[in-house]
Parts: sequence; C-alpha cells; structure tokens
Amino acid sequence: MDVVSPELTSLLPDEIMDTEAIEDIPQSQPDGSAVQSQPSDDAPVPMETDTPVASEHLSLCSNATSAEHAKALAAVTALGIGSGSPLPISISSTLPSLLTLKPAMAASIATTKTTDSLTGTSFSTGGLQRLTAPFTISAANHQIILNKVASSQATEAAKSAGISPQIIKQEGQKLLVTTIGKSGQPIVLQLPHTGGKPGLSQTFGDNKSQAPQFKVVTIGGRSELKPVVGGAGNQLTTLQAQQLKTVQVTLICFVLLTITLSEPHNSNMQSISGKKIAISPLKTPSKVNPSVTMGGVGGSQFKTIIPLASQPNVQQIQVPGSRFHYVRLVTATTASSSGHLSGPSTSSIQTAKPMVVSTGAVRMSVPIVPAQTIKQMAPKPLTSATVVTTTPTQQRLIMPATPLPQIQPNFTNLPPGTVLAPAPGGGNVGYAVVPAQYVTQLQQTPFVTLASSSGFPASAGIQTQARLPLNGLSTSETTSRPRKPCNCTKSQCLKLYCDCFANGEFCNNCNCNNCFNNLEHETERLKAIKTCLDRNPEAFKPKIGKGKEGESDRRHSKGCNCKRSGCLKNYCECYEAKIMCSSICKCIGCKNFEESPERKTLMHLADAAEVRVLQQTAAKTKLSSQISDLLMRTTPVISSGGGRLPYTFVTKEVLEATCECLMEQAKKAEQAHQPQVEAERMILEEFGHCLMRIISSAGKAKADCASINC
DNA sequence: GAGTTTGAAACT
DNA sequence: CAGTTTCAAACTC
Repeated sequence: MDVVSPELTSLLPDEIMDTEAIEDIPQSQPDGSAVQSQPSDDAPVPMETDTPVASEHLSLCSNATSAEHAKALAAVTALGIGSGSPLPISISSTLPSLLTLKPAMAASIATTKTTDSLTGTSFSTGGLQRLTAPFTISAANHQIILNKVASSQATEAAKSAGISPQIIKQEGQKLLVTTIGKSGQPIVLQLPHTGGKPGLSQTFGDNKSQAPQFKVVTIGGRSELKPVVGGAGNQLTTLQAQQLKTVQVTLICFVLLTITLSEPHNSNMQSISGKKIAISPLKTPSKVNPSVTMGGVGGSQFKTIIPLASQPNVQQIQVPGSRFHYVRLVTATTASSSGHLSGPSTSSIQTAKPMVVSTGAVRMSVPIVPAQTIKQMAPKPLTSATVVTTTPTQQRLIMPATPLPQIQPNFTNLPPGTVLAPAPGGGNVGYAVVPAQYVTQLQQTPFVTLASSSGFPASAGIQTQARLPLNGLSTSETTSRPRKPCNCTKSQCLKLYCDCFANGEFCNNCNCNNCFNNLEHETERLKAIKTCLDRNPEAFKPKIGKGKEGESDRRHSKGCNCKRSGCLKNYCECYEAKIMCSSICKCIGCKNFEESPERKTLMHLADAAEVRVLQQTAAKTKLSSQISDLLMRTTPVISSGGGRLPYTFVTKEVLEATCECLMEQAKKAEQAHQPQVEAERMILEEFGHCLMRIISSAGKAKADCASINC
C-alpha cells in the first residue's frame, strides 16, 4: 500500500504531523469563489494567504446518474472523510468517454482529493457536489490542449459560480483545456492511447486493462488512496483501487495542469529549483493530510516543504520552532502514472517561465523549467517567500505502511532532519535515513541527476520557503551559517561526538577520517542511530529548548557539567548556546549567571569588540567608497591636466569619512581607558593611515590614468 | 600548527 | 548511577 499507516503517522514528530493549526482554513474565498483564475500581476507575493494549487476544492463530477452520485457520496461519507465543505471547483465531466466514473470511482476520487492535501492541498472531500462546470474535460486524441480558448457556456457557468473558467473539453481525441493562460497558444498534452478506445470509462470498467497514463502532477502530496470497500455497496478490488489511483492522479493532473500552466507570468516566487508553486503558509483546510499541509505549529508558523526537484522522493520540511529541517520521504507509488507529456506542451514547459495562478486563496507559481535546467540549478538559501514546487509525474508517500525492517526506531526521536528514503532496490520497504541537509548536498552532487533519469521526467518538487524563527535563531542564521566541518578521527562520525552526526547531517566537506556518516554507509549509520536512541531517546533532540512553563528563556535541556571553565568558555554548552546556566546544571564554579560580574564583563567586552569591528568596517568601507567615487570623478581632470596633488582628493566626503575613522579611534581609546597621550597617538596614527590611503589612491589614480592614456 | 585543556559522550 | 575512558572541540602558545 502506498498510504501512510496510522501507526507511522502517529510516530512522526509532532512538529511534522501537527495539523491542528490548519484546520480552520477557509474552504473558499469570502466571496465564495474558490478559484481565481484571473491572473493578477500585481498580486502580492504568495505568503500570507496562499495555499497550494491543490487546495482548490475539487469535485469531479462524472456523468453518473444521480443515484450513482448518491452512492458515491455515500461512499465518501462512509469513509468518514467528507467534510461537507463546498467544492468551489468542480470538474464536471461532459466527457463521458474520459471521465465517466463509476460511483465508487468518483467517490474514490473525491477521497483522493481529500488526501492529496499533502502539500497543503485542500481537495475537499465533502462529497461529490454538483456544481457548475468550470472544468470541462473531454477526451481527445490522447492529448490535452491547454490554450486560451474559452467555452462561453462554461465560462458563464464558472463565472456564475465565482470560478474562473477552466475548461477541458472534448474535441476529437484531444483534451482541450481552456486556461487562463495568456499565451493564447494551445498547449497540447499527449495522452496515451488506449487501444483505439479513447476515454477512460472503458478502462475503468476493465480491471485488466491498463489505465491511461499521464504525466501526473501530484503537488508533492501523498495520495492516500483508500479503496472504497463496502461503502454504499461499492466494492473495489485491489486492482481497481490501483486503477482508481491512476484515474485520480490523472484527473488531478488535468486540474493542476490546467491551473499551473495557465499563468505564464508573474514570477513572484523565490526560485529554488524546478517548478514551484507558492503555498500559503497560513492555512490549509483539513488535517486529512498533515504531511504536506502548510499549517504550522501555532499561529503564523508553518512548515516548509522542499522536495527536491532532482530528488523526487524527498521533501524537506522546515518546522517552526525547530532548527532542523525535517525531510520526509515520499515515494513514487503509482507506476501506472508514468507517461509522457508531448506536443506543444513540451515547448511550453521548457520556457522556464514561472507560472502563477491565483486561485482565490491560492496563488501558485510554477516556473516551468526543463529537467536539465533543474539539474543545473543550485540550491538557494531560504527566503521569505513560500514556494512549493510540485513533482508532476509521481505520487508521493510519506512512509510505507510496512514497518521498517529490523531497525524501527521511534520516529519521533529520529535525528532531526531525517528522511526515510527507499533503499536502492528495496522498493518501499528499505530505507535510508538521510539528513535533511543531504537534500542540499544531493542537489549539488551528481546524485541529483538520477532523479530526472529515473523515469520521472522533469520533476518539480514542491517547495515552500519561509523565514521562520528556528529555536530562537533567525532563519538567516540557521540557514546561512554553514556547519563547521568536523574533524573526527576515531568515531567514524557515527557517535554523538561528531557534530554532524549529532545534528542529523551527513558529513560534507569535513576533515574527518574514516567517515561513515554518509549514504554509502547507510547500514552502519542506521545502526549507530539506533544505538544512540537506545541509549538516549532524546539524543537527537535539540538540547536548547524552552525552559519550564512560564520561563521564556531558552535553556539547556540537560544542563552543563563544567568544572573548570567557569561556564564562561565555549566548552560549556550553555555558554556556547549563549544562554545562562540554570538550576539543572551541575557545573562547579559557575560564573554564567545573570548577575555574574565576570559574565557581564565578558559580555561587555564582546559587545564592545563587535561594535568596534562593525564601526571600523563601516567607516573604512565608507572611506574607500568615497575615495573610489572621487577617483571616478577626478579621473578626467587628471587625464587632461597631467596630474593633481593628493589634497585634491580631500573632498568633503573624504573628510567626513576620515573624521569618522578618527572618532572611532578616539572611542576605542576611551573604552580601553587609555591615557590621553595614548589616545592622541592612536588618533594620529589612524589619521596617518587615512592620509596614506588618500595619497595611495591618488597615486594609483594617476598611474591608472597614465596607463589609460597610453 | 602542535600541544593542552575541557567537558560531553561512551563505556564499565 | 557513579566512576572511568574516549573523543573532538576549544583553547593556548
């Protein structure tokens, strides 16, 4: 099965699995329109209110009879997943040959929509609601044509429903998708042939036949496909369920393609790699699929999911309150969802232009980039934007329903930033515990190219980015500051001595010897992790966390045990973390407490030094800048006049900068309590330096000028 | 850069 | 749980 087992779900860290905060996400926009397909060039960058494309409430209405609808609805209801929420978007299939779904299938699709909220997707499962048909899907010549052709009727219907018209209509054997794109150029997506019998209904009805296969956009979400068994009389075989999976994926693909390809401009997104869809950090509608929901740990916080464009099985998740990046393994599950996009869509996809679709509360940016381009893209630091990139060609899983073989640690205590990746050749039951940072590493290594050649072309994982406070540190601190390389020699980097290992990272650019903290030694690494967890279940949890209730300050979870350092050196973990020792510390001779004069002095000196450095740097930078600017302005004079004296360069700006340097020097002397004589000496010395710089610059300018004239 | 110091982790 | 050893980072020269 490719669903996340409840057991594993419950074992996942709360930070990941927590979906409480996202429950009250509005199902539609206040005005009732769920899909705002009208492009908005000057719309704000998707951060606050955006939700992923899939958050569009989707209902796929087949041409089934009312009775069948009722059955389907009953089936959905029986699954207990129907929320009864409105379905702002509906795909009313006027194309029986393609989308005539049996009730159970319809129900399954609806179910799938619900669970496809992995990426914050909010496909409603409120049952199959009969809506107008903003989407009209038609089978046609194994192609989907995405263009701007509008169906007036559908358009009107959509408008009346507050939904922008997006129509997939029948036209021979093509799927004509009327989009909101501006290009006006039809985008044809080639659908696989079905043995000369276009349409899916036949396929659906035939368990032995292969479901049509498409390139599938899954929004990085796991597709929790629950076979509808016993629900309202709907019985599905496993094979049927598999086919339904294909169907649902296919249909999602249609919708997403329609949406994501329809806006070839407006690239507000921070581009990381591959295709991206902005996902709102704020809200996602339900907790049916917490793994990708962008809800957060409380209030405005949200998770960041960064599936690799080149590593389609990995999603990187930033969890507020944690300085670690969680990475969730998602596995391609639907073999039948392979296929190929072809035709004009190919060129469209290679335009590398971000596509943004505003869909009510949803704003998506999907830069369509060729796979090769994706591979070449270097990872970029996280920014404030929330970016979600979808992998259009595969479904994703969080974890397999089957337990980990042999080693099955408590997932809650796995090293922070751990991904359970399928082991090579291991299908869905073998795993590699991969540090989140390895996602980045993978992107920088030839590994990444494997993904695009692994049968999942042009992946575009879902990526979200957000500036989050992580464990008291700003995101910029946590993301921009590279971990120091370790120097382990004897531990094989498989002990907590190794900072890399202790932080759940692979060694990268380290100076270690005999390192086993890498993917090549995954077995040993797993074993080591298990050993550590056996010894201390909290081994991989952050040591610095909040104190007792009511205490706002961070504190060490265990406390230090210093004896000789006075807790005022970096030997002390408390001091190193820039926190004071607490009552749980067992240190001797501690000087790292609030009123400690030693600590105050130390802090004061450190602050003063930092300020001095900053000021001096600023002053010198300014001086250099002024001189350079002056040189630029005086060069013509020099070149024409045959040379100028250095004092010519002493303009007002240079004078001011020089004075700042001198003042800084004076402050420095004062803070060091230097005698007046010494202070004067320091100032004069600095003045001399300034003069030398001016003279040097003047001379250099003259020389440069002379060389230019030559 | 080599050697020393230090305290956390690992071990007994 | 306490004492000891191992280890790698922090620090000093």
